[in-house]
Amino acid sequence: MPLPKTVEVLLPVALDRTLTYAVPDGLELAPGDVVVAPLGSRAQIGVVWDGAGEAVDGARLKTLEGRVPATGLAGPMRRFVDWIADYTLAPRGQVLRMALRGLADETPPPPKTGFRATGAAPSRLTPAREKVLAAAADGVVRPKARLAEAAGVSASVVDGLAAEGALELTPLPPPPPQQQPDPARPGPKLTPHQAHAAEALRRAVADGQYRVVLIDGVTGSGKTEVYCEAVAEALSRGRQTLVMAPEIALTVPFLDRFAKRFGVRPAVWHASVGDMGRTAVRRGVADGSIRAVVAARSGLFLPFRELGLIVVDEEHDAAYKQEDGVLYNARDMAVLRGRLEGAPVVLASATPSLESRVNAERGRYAKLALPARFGGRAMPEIAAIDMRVAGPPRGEWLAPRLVSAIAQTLSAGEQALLFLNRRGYAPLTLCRRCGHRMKCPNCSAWLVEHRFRASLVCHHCGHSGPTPDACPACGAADALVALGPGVERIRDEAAARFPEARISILSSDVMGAGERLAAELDAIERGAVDIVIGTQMVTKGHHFPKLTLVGAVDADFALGAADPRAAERTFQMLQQVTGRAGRGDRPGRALLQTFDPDHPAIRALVAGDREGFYAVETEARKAAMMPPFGRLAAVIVTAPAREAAEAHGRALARAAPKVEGIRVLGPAEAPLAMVRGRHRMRLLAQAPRTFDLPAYMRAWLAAAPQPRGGVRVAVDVDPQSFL
DNA sequence: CGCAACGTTATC
DNA sequence: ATAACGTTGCGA
Repeated sequence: MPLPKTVEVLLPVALDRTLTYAVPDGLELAPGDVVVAPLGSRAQIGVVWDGAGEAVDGARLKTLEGRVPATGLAGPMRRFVDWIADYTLAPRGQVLRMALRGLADETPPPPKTGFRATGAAPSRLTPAREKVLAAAADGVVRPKARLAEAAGVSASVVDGLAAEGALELTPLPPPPPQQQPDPARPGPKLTPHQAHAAEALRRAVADGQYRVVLIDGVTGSGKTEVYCEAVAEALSRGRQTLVMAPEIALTVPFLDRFAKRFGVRPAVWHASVGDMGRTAVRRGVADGSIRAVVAARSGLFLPFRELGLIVVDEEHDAAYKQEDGVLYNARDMAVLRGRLEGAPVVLASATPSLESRVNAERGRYAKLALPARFGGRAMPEIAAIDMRVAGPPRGEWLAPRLVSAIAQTLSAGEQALLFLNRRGYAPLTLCRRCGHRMKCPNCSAWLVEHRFRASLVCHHCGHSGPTPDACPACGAADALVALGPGVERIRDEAAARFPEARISILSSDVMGAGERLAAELDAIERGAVDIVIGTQMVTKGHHFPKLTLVGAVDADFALGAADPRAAERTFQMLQQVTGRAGRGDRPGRALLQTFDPDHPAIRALVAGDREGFYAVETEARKAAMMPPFGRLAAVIVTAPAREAAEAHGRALARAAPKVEGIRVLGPAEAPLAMVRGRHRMRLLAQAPRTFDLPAYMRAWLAAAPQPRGGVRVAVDVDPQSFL
């Protein structure tokens, strides 16, 4: 008996290895094909992979159930999955799962048919039949339901006429092809600097080679217009384009800018696109009927058939980091995808990440700097308010100097923006009697009071419940006090100070996402709002023409976090938000409320010394062996008990202050790279790459009390060193 | 003693 | 991922 033919199959489950299956007689399979494989007691979809598997004994070998008619993973996509899994220490199957999202059977649907009048008269003519024939008299082919509806009768009347030959079934004309983006439409008039940059990008796209270009363009320099020229070049050469943006920036105005340039909106791919949309986009991208996609990070895994350009807008944005499941930075993986597909990659930002700047300096990336548009507004004048000496009275959050600046702004008929990256009313609720702190039952994070919704909300896991009247611990009534400010509280304070002012909150939870937000933004743009109070939302998009004052209520918001990129994030976010102040004719001003006015990030903002900040930060990064200079790994603790895990996280944060992104995961979330018991170090050594774990981290691993669930290790290494 | 709850292990 | 399997703890 001949040995059965076998293939290696990667399954979208938390498994790193491929499994070997027998191929049923008569089935031809190639790597990348989608198949149905028996797994345990169920059937599981999978992808034929390349490479050899470990030998299996014949008794265990199972036979595939068949092939799925769907676009699988071409060679570069399979290498992409392998590389990401290797790099992020995730099981390959878990990465594959991301690449199969939106996958559906692509068997072409049977052609649609409709009814047309034949001219033959039915044997009996009832009033209902007359109506149908009248409706069909124009000769248009209509589906049964549509024809019945047009005649105002039920579908069975149509059936009766068809049975007697008065109507016949004919194929419907194919739906008109969807309108494609048109690169030939005239673009906007570019300044000489923009035109020069656009030309460089067009050449890169025309070459059709992998390369990375960093566009460093301050707000208002027109970097979107510039990279749109690269998109136009790719489209006109018959290549597909992928533009990536942080989820929060994928707004209607963003899509409309694209539509204005190319005539139609691009296909979109992000978290709130439903299953149907997903399926349509994946299929369209694979068969080539979709030419341009605008996507959040997961759009990286779409099976483009002829990708010619990837743009990563706002490349510095921390939202590109996926922090659950497979831990990856979409900006870095976009560069990898471009390399594997042989496509140029454009990274664009007004405040480029330190990693990208260094990669440009080292010559790995080309760099295009866009100066501010001629005649555009100058950078705002920024000053710090030292809250230790010039802060507000107890129980208030706006310093006198900021209050008087707001008053001045309002009396000039201009707008003020108060930026505070904290949703809700107050981040902590405390019992004055017994000291009890309101904590989330699931994750032990503090519950944030949302007075607008009259509830306490956990910003970690989404848990929410009504705000209690009495302390749940000691029962004292009226003893609960709200500590610290959120945007709602700032609104109350501003309303008390400026009762005449029209105030608007821009925060994801107050607004939702759709109509209300659009209406509110419109009101702000028209000048129907005097004071805008906003979270991170206000850093992106939307031009507020009357805005001349920005106040950062808590400029230090990220500086205390155990995040090694805290200073950089603070600097970038404050630079973006303060950059919004100013009208066409003159610069605006910005006030930063801070308890740490000597912090390098704050000082650099006040001095307007961006390069100086990056120089200091670069040295700090080098000293800490951080990417792109070192090989720092991030460590994530898991333990069955949330409390225990939190405690381990805190212990680790103390022991290893440079560790990034400590997150506590449930045991189910940490399958493969979980390091257990006494095998910790051995498993570390088995990891796909050798880690230079910093000494403090090794010490922590050796000395820490044993987390019950184990320790999961993720990388934070500049991937460029492996490309 | 039986079985539910929970953690562990294997999946070709 | 998820089903099957083993252990443990508690009520009958």
